[in-house]
Amino acid sequence: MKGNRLAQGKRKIEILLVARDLFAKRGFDRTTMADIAEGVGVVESALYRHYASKQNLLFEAIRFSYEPIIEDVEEAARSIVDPLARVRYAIWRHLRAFAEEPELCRLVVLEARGLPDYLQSEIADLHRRYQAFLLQAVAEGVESGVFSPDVEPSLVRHLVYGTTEHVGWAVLLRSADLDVERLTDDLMAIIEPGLVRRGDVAHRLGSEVTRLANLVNEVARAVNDPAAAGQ
Amino acid sequence: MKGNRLAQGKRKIEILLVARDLFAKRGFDRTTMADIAEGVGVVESALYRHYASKQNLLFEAIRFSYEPIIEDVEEAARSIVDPLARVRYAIWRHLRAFAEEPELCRLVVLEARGLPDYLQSEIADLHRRYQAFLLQAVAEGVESGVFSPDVEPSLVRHLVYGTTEHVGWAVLLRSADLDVERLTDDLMAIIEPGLVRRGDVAHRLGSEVTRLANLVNEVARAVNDPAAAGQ
Amino acid sequence: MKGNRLAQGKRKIEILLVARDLFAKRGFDRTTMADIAEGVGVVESALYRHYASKQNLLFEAIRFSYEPIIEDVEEAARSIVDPLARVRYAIWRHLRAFAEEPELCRLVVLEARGLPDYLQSEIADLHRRYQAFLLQAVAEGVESGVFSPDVEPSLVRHLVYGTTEHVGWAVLLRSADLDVERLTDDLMAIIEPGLVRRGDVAHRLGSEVTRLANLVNEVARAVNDPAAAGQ
Amino acid sequence: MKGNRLAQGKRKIEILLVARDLFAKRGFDRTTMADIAEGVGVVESALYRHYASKQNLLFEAIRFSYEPIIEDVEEAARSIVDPLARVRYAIWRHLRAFAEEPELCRLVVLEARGLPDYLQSEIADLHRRYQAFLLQAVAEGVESGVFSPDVEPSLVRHLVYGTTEHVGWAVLLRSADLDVERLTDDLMAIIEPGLVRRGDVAHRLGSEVTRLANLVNEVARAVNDPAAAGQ
DNA sequence: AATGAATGAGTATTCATTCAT
DNA sequence: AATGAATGAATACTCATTCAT
Repeated sequence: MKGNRLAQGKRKIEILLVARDLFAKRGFDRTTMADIAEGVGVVESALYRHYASKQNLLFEAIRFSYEPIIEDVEEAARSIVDPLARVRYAIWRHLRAFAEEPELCRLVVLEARGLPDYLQSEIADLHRRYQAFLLQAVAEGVESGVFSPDVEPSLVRHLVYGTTEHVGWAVLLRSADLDVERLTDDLMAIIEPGLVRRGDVAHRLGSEVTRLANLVNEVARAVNDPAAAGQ
Repeated sequence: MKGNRLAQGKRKIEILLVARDLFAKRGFDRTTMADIAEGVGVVESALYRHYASKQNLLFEAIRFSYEPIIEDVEEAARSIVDPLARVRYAIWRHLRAFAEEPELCRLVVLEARGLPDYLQSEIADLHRRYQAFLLQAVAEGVESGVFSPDVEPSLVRHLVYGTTEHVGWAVLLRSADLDVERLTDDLMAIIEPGLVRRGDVAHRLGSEVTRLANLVNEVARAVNDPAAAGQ
Repeated sequence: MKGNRLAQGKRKIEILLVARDLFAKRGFDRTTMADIAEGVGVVESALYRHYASKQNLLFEAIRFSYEPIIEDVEEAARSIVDPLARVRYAIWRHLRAFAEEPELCRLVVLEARGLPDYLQSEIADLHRRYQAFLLQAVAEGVESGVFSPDVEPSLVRHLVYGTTEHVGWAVLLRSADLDVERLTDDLMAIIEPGLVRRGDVAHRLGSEVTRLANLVNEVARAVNDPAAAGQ
Repeated sequence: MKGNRLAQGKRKIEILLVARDLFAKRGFDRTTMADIAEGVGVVESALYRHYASKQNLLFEAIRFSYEPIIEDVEEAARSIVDPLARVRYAIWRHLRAFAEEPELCRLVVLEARGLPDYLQSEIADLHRRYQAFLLQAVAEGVESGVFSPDVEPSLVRHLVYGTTEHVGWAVLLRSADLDVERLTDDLMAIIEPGLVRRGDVAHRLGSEVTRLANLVNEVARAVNDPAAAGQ
């Protein structure tokens, strides 16, 4: 009699946590139901009382960890308005996820995506919800004229998540630490100039310069030739 | 007598191609030696005459497709000198690889990296050789003053390969087509301003503004206080 | 549904018995897990619920049959004191084992000993425990002066077990019967004179002869030379 | 082109030697045709040009090494006449075989005997020829009155070969050295008194006693009846 | 006499899942 | 809610042997 009877729901979550850690550490295929059962302290068949199958367990384990993060992001979507700040948040949040929950990331990035019916799965839905924030941020940035009209939201999505995951993955493999703040700054420094409307940085400066130049010329003329001034 | 006896070396390559396609389509774990043998038209044990193990077959399959690409890239490294053109080439080449050999990419990106001893494997070596080109291009760009001194080569590497793989992967999953030229242009448009020395675009404008502003102040003072003017 | 669900522990022993018989009849290498499973009436994988591996099954099968015999012998060690009777018991017990459990003997003698790590295995330990009885019997016999001081316990061990196994083996191969009592007597008849102290048989006669010879000489002298007699 | 074409018959023997060593070292089942082929320096299929099957190769390998020894023994049978000396020779020769060719012994004792059709095989024939010498020696010893009439030749055979093999086996397992001369002496010391006619030890003493007793009687009579004395 | 490709029947072991208790 | 016995389909890998060249 290894595993005690647990209050309803508690055992279910316990299984989830163990499964998530093992899937993350060893991968889905290389984790057995026996491993999970042993980790929980029950026999294999007990798992099936709570989850219909190994796949189902994977889905639930991912959702369990993924949903809080998504809610995080969706809240941020409401409180941050500046498009550039939103992009920055997306990068920062994703890097932090890798830094804080590397297992979950490995799970989603490597395991879930390899599954045959990934695109139709709930996991893909969660993924879409999670990334929708950035897509919308870019779209709005373009619309409001802050971002260049040439910027394609989906490309920015690939850029942001592709880059952060590539970084995160490298860090995970080497089990090194991830300097979230610094990486966010560095990445923003590279892409910001390419995102914002040329006007917003150079153009605004440019037209201001023109205006000033004209003004200066005018003034200068007035000073030199008082008779002509004001006419 | 399913498979005819083949000339020396030919069967070996045939197995490689079948294995690569299956590994890519279904993943390493979900591909069995029986699948491969059936694909080739021989019995399982025949595979072992040519490859010592399933892992070995995976390694050889990857190398077989990867090495020509690497040689491609290494040749480009010699013929392209402009740092920006090199970055563009890295993006373009990687996207083309995804467009032309999606199986190989799935293999390397998803399967090989998940293997327990990936970092020590020859595949990781190939990977490093392949990416060395971009790392060096950025480093040289920074050194020669074309790129901003703040640009971190390894971050650019993550950016370029992370983004292109993220794009490629999405395209692969949807089995859609990949517009290599357009994506290359778009991505370059976003990152180029962030890579090249700030001075080249905004700094020049900035100093012009300062000059003008000083001029205006001077003029303004002269107008309001003619006595002080010229002093 | 080939095999009924059995009460706890019963199936485990059932497997043991089937495995032992098959290992004994066909040898370890020539017995497959499939054979054993079929003999039990379950599928192969069911065996692994009870035994970790084929080797483990062999070890347990041997121990299961061997241990009772060893306890038998160890009890005898306490109840028999005469060294010669102990040697006789060792022969008799070993021959009886061959007569009653030929499979076990084939197993231990032929299969287990051929295993690569035999000397370090528990089976070798059981073997040592089993033979310790005879080694000690001879050593004590020598010490107490009943056996000749030249008798080497380990040689007697080789002699007793080597001979009985050779006999047993021949009988096994021909599936003939083994006349335990007669063989014990015959073997004892050959080795007993060589074991016991020469004195116990010949010496006593020898000294009697000397005494008589001296007496005769004395008498003869007295007869021939009456004057010297009585001095 | 690994293996050169060898003069007829030479390759055949080369294979035999390699096979014998491998069978002996690793056992029949644990030696593969590939192992043997590699040892010889040819491919597996080349072995079949010389030997019909793996079993056949085992038989030939054993015979090849066994026959010279048998001829040795058969020559000894002609030159040694004393029964006791013959028994001693059998022990000594068998121990020497173990000391000099442990591989062959392992082969014959452990591998060949486990084969399903051992009794009908040529190897069993060789075995019988080899042991015939001792059987006959004992039979003749009994017949000529040197050995006790109770001595069973086949039991002596079991005793001699069983004991020597048991010794040899233990030595082989521990890869220790075998003191052939000493072991021969020690074993002979134990069994000789049991083999030779009791008379040769006790009977001689017995007849001496009888002679003395007669003498005493004679003397006694002479004393009592002086007139009859000396007649 | 030898090669190298190919076969087919194994071979122990794994594992998700089911089911009676 | 949990156990433990049992299943069956797989799974990578082995190996003696055959055959065309």
